[in-house]
Amino acid sequence: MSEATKRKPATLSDVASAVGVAPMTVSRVISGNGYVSDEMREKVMEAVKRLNYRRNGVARNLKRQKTETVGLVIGDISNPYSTELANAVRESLSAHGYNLFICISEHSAKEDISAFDSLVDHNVDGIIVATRSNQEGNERLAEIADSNVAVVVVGRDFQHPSVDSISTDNFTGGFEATQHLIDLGHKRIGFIGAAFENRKNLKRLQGYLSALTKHEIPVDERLITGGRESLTGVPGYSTESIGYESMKRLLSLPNRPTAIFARNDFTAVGAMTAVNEAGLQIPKDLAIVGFDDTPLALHTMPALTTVRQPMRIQGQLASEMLLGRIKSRDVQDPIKRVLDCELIIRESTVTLR
Amino acid sequence: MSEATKRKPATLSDVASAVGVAPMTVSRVISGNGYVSDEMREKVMEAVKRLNYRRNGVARNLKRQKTETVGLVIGDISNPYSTELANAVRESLSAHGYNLFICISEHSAKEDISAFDSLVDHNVDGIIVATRSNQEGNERLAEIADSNVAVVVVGRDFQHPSVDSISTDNFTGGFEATQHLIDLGHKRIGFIGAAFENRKNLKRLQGYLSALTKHEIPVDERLITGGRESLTGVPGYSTESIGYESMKRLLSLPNRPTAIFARNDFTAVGAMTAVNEAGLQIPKDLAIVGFDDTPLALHTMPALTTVRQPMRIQGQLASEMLLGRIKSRDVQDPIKRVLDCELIIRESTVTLR
DNA sequence: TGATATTAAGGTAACGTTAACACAAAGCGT
DNA sequence: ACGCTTTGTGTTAACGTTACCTTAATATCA
Repeated sequence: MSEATKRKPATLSDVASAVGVAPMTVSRVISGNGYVSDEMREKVMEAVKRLNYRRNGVARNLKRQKTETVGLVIGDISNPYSTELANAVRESLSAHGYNLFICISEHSAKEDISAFDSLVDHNVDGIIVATRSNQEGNERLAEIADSNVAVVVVGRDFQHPSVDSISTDNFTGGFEATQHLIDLGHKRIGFIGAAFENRKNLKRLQGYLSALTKHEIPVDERLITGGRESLTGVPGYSTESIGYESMKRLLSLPNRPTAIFARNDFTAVGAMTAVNEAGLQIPKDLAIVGFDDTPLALHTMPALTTVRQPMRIQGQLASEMLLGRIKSRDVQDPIKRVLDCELIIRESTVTLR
Repeated sequence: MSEATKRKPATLSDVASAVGVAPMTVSRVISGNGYVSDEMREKVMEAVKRLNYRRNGVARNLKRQKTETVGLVIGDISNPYSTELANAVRESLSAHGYNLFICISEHSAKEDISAFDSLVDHNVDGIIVATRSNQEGNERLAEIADSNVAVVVVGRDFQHPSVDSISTDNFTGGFEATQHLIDLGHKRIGFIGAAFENRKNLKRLQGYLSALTKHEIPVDERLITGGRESLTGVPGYSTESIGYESMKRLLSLPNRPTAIFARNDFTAVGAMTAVNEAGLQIPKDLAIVGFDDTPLALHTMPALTTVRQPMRIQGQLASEMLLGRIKSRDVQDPIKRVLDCELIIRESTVTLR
């Protein structure tokens, strides 16, 4: 009972011949450009409804040489940090009549490239890239930026004469988080979420190292621990489990740390679980600082001290910069904006009151 | 110092005339269809590289009348539940050579429709919809399904002769969660995350109500509380803050509940915070069940009893059903798959060991 | 050796839309 | 009544690609 094939959708010309006018007239009714008499508009609209006509966006985009669509490439989609960015970008773009397509690239340079390509294939007018930087991805991105596509990167290292960049000062964020722990008197401070070898790619870890060095606290590599992503050279997404496992490792050291700076809030939460299981008190026996200020951070026990990034603002700025580049085809020097992070002190580092 | 305008990207014809051959030959090299001599292939590839040529996907899609791209519309992107679905869909599609574009529609029917339209405008071959059901959105979706676009819905009510549907049994999930609390001897069981008036749209709440009724526990509407989304009729996304506020409200009742079924894990975490602040012990003084089994649930204190949905499987099934519809243009009767949820018992309801 | 595949190209015509131009009729100020 | 703008419609030619058809040279087989 199911042999019928779906009919092909009606085209502009179908509507035109149904009404008995030129396709151009229908086009004018649909797009709202140019003069059409009210009478004609009504006749056309009637036929449009009757034939269930929908404009073919692909043909339209081909002709107009623009799509009014922007792509956003994010990794680590589970992180509310990415979500908030995506939402801010979407709101900002939609206020300007632009659509947003999101591509996820969670694991590799290959996925980055495939996301870029699929967006370029659809002739997006611009791309916002917020994945972690990597060699091959950057090469492909440079080619794209060289062509007609506007590119803005968020929180990602990338140098190109026509690519704007916006990021938060993760280095200082990491520095201040660590500084905060040092100020509280801690000397043995662990870092959870990435291996020491990844420090070149991770500003937060660099900030941590720099703070220690500044206060002449020797860096102990055994206190720096993360997942097994060191293989790729790209520090991957860091989860609760990694935090949990890493913390257990650190707690088993002969001379365990008295404080932890975790690479993000998820890692921090995992670490807290391990600390609790070990029967230790936070912050009395062990202080913890996270990063990102996810909604969750307010609801851990105790509430998590963390570093907040202004994601909403980053999203807005990124969209505006991108639209600026899309609208003016002139080559302009790249803009680099670095926003400040903010240390939010809660009860996982100090006992309030 | 920035007056130059970006040059237009090279086209197939540009490459063709650079090499001195017909465009068709270049097309064959690029697409890999048809016969091309090795010598010619090399010459063309050289020119392709030299001119930085990239195939124009829009033109290609127009000609081929397909895009090998699928759209996924999700709300509630912050929920790992959505993330896992998105990842499963992406992996499954990419194994078949299809691209995925994700649209977020977090708030309203209007955003649903705008997401659908922007996908249809780009001639995606199919759409997977995983937002909450709503009247206007459904109407637009029906039009789309009537036309040439394959549609599959996930966890969403929608009836259409050519739309497959896949969901988990949220009703039974809610029922079993509540049953579990009843089995533990609880009589006053609260529901957090939606208002009583929203029960028509929320299977989890229906399951809760049904379990109470079955065990002849009277439904007390004061124990059912959520955000302020009742205005729209569509239960919105439920956050930690809503859980926190709602729990505080319930705790202030003269005859407070001894157990809570929370609409999702986030809400449950918020509720836990309020319980802790009130100086009550979980599960001794108050038991809590969540929903979704987010990674977080393992790391709350105590670990959260919750209901797991097989998101990965849903994503795979959805992709496969969609590809099936895309590949066979025949109209076939709709498939409805309902998967089981699984109650994961942890320490927020029972003291283990 | 002739008949038939196979390989290697080129030519033409769309896919469905809209920009640009052309043309005619109506409004309108002086 | 004259030019000048506004309004309403049609015609043409792309946008960049590929499906389909044609041509021709070479390879393969009975």
